[in-house]
Amino acid sequence: MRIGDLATRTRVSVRALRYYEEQGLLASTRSVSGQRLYADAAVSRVRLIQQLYGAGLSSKTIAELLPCVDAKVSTPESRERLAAERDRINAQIAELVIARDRLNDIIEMTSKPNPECAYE
Amino acid sequence: MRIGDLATRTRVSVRALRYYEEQGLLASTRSVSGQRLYADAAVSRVRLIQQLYGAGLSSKTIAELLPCVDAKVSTPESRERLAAERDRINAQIAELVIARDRLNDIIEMTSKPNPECAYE
DNA sequence: CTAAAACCTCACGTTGACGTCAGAGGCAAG
DNA sequence: CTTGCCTCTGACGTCAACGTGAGGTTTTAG
Repeated sequence: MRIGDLATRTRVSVRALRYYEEQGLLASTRSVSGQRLYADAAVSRVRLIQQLYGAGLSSKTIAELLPCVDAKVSTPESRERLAAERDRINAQIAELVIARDRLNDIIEMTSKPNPECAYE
Repeated sequence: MRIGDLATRTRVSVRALRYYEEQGLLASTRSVSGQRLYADAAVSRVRLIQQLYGAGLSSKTIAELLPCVDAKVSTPESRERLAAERDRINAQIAELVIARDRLNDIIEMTSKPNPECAYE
């Protein structure tokens, strides 16, 4: 599969895919003429990358993490790293829940008639 | 209270506080010599701003939202805006939960001995 | 065979929330 | 009164994950 196909199938831009390769997140073989070629597994790889980006991990962190996924092995350091990221995500979830509730409070507060202004 | 005090009490940098003012999120009165002066209420205001930033809202969005909080009134448009942000946050939470679980899977997968390598 | 579409490698542009530095004035302590 | 910290207004720097355009090659459809 060529880069355009992978882009279509993952809904990720061609530029982003090249960027992932540049960051060492996504490997490709090359055709004789130098065009990138991908195996089917690249699709799920890209999805994983996107998920991790979505969770706030940086390219550098993902680059450290992916070899563990591939080898299905983690060193004590990488395990610690992974756990730290998980904790960070948990903290971020908690923060988002608070913000959401806060936002809901604001919605309710500004939607309902103000008792101070009630004429009865 | 002067800007340094507010910075200390909120753990937000002086630069950030000036930035908030520039974005129309945080008002201040000025001393004769032009120094910014804040009321105690500024502390919780800054906390709210931080929470909303943390939830992924932009300066522009927060600037639209804060007047509603202050006036305790929302227009249909702003209510829609608020609800949209809340939904976005909910979606983001869901995404984070998935990523966290994925990360946990990876941790487990790479931590436990690989059955394929088991010698018994 | 040819034109369009897809691909390649640079390499500069974008965006948001600040960081940082320069140069100048302001304020409580000794 | 001066030393030293605080504050002021510009205004340029930063960082990450791409977007975008130039200029050139390759593949594909007709």
